[in-house]
Amino acid sequence: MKIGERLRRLRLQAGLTQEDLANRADLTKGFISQLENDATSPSIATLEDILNALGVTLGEFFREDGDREDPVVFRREERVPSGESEPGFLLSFLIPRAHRHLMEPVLVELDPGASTEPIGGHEGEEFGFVLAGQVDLHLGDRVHRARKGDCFYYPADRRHWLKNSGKRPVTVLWVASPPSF
Amino acid sequence: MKIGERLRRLRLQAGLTQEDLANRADLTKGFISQLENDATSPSIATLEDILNALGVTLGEFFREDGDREDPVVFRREERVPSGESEPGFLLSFLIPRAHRHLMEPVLVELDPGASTEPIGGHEGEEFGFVLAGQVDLHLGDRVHRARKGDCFYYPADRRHWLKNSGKRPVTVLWVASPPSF
DNA sequence: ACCCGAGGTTTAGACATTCTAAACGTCTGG
DNA sequence: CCAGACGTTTAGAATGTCTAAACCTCGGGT
Repeated sequence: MKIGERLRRLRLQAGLTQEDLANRADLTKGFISQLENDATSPSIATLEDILNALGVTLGEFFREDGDREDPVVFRREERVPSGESEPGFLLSFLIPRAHRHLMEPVLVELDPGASTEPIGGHEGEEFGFVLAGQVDLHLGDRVHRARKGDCFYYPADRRHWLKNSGKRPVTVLWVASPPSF
Repeated sequence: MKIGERLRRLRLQAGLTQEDLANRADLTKGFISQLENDATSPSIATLEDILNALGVTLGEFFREDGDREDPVVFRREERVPSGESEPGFLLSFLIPRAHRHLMEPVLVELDPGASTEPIGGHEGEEFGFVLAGQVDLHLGDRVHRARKGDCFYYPADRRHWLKNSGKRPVTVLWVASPPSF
């Protein structure tokens, strides 16, 4: 773990000198120098102090590129199972009496412009896989666009719904665990 | 910073004893105990070793609720060629580190004639959806043929595997709850 | 040229902490 | 009741953090 370079960048971004930072974090400037050159390594408590002085959390500091969701697109061919058109969207419950099971898989079909009803606040997690089309997943106050072959996964306690943002019908395979019905 | 409780939970989730973890991380069980009871605090290097042994990154470990990094993942795949010598089938784990979630979605691709390794006997239930091709689901001593758009659902305690019975590659979206890894 | 101050580096070493080793609890199954 | 698995506690060593202070290096002013 080489954290020196990262610390230095953060300090410079904050427009501080090593001494400034040392004072704020109750350390010595020499020690800051050692840290930035990886000549030593801070204790967790000290690192916390330093990051505190820089307005950064441990979680942010250790967030790696791997954690960043760098999208890698993959495409796959599929077919849309039949469905009759309703005012906007159609739910097909794939498994009978799924509420007695651990998972509830549903096939969601949305006409262009249509949305599912917002739900949220219940226990569990949900998984989705886009079979066709392009859909916007609204999750809390954020929106994620997913295309054919994309998938998503999130805790079900946050308010969420799907909206067909494209011009063609969209089909999503949606799995909730545990079933919320 | 009280990390003991979090460490303990991670260890138990991984199904390890303190001694197991100590061995993996090249430490002593006594020390693990101290950590879990917040009687001491690890160096960063040591914490890294421990988390490594648990399959968790520092970023994840320190991720606070406040950071609330969306657990949503788009277009992410980790392709894990299963049996090395075994030609023919490919598992793509759609959600990173899904073993910490309630469901484990996997994309299974089978070349013509290929089979997955038989598994069974574990807790939970499994759900599958055929995205392309035609596949035989072997479940106990019975075989069910599923085509594009078909789905299946069964308890995971029975021995089961998939075999591509067609002449074209097959793709199946497979979801296990709870994850069996 | 010189000095000066700001920013940074290096050093030796005091001290605090991590971490080990081993003994000691506390369960549970046989 | 014993044996073994699992966890806790303890004393102490080894390690590494962190301080204090001296030491660079660069620029600008006079």
